[in-house]
Amino acid sequence: MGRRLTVPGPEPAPAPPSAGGLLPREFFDRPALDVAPGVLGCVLRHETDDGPVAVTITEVEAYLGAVDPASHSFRGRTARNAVMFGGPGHAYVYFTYGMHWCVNLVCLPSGIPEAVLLRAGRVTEGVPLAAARRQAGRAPGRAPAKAPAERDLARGPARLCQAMAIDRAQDGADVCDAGSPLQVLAPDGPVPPAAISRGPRVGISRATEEPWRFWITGDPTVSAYRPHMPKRRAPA
DNA sequence: GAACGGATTTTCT
DNA sequence: GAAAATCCGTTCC
Repeated sequence: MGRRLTVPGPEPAPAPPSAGGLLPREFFDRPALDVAPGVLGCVLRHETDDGPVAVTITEVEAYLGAVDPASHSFRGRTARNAVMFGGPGHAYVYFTYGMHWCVNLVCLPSGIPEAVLLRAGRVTEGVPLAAARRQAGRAPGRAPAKAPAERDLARGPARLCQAMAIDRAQDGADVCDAGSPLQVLAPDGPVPPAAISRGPRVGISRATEEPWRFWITGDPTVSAYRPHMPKRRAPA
C-alpha cells in the first residue's frame, strides 16, 4: 500500500481492507454507532457441514451499554449477555420470543458492552441451502409451507439467523479469525454515505426515539415491520 | 397492501 | 409472573 497525501474532507472510518477479505479486529474496536453504518455492505459468511451461506448486510441497529435502556447490557452483565462484555469482533447470539435467534457483532474493548444487531441482508452464496433452512425451520403444524421469496430469505434478524443456521452454538464466535466458520468480510464495493439511511430502531419499547438503526436506502431486503406492538394481558 | 393476534420459552424481576 | 432487539397466517380494506 503506497503512502499518499490526505485529501480534504472527513474520514471517520479506518482504511477499508481489500474487497472480500476478513475484516480486522480494529474495525470493531470502535463505538457501535460508528461500526453500524460501516458494516452495511459487508458480508457475513457461515460455513457448515451442509455448505456455506453468505449474506450482504443491508440493515443494522446499534445497541449501547449503560446509556441505552433498550440494550441487553443496560442492567449489567448476566450469563446471557456475557459475550457483549467481551472483546470486539465476536458474535453475540441470543434467543427471544420463545423461538427466534438474533445475532450481534460486539464492539469496543472488553468491559464496554456495545454491539450491532444484524437485522437483514441479501443472500449472495448458498441460496438453495438458505431457502431449505427457512422452509424447514418454520413452526410445525402451521399451514402449507410456501417457498419464501429470495429477497425474504434474510429479511429480518430471526430470518437471517435461520437462513444462516446461527444459534446458541455461535454465541461468542470470533468473526475476525481466519479459521472461524463464522466470518465478516469486507464489501466488494464500499457503500457511499449518501446511500445510507438512518432512523429509530424496531421492536423495542424503551429509547424508541433514538435514531440508531441504519440501512441501505431503497434496498428490497430491508425489513419493513411495524415498530412495536404492546401486548395486552391475557383475559381471565 | 396494511393491520392484528397467536405461537413459544428463556430470562430477569 | 411478565416481557421479550420476532415471524407468520388470516382478515379486512
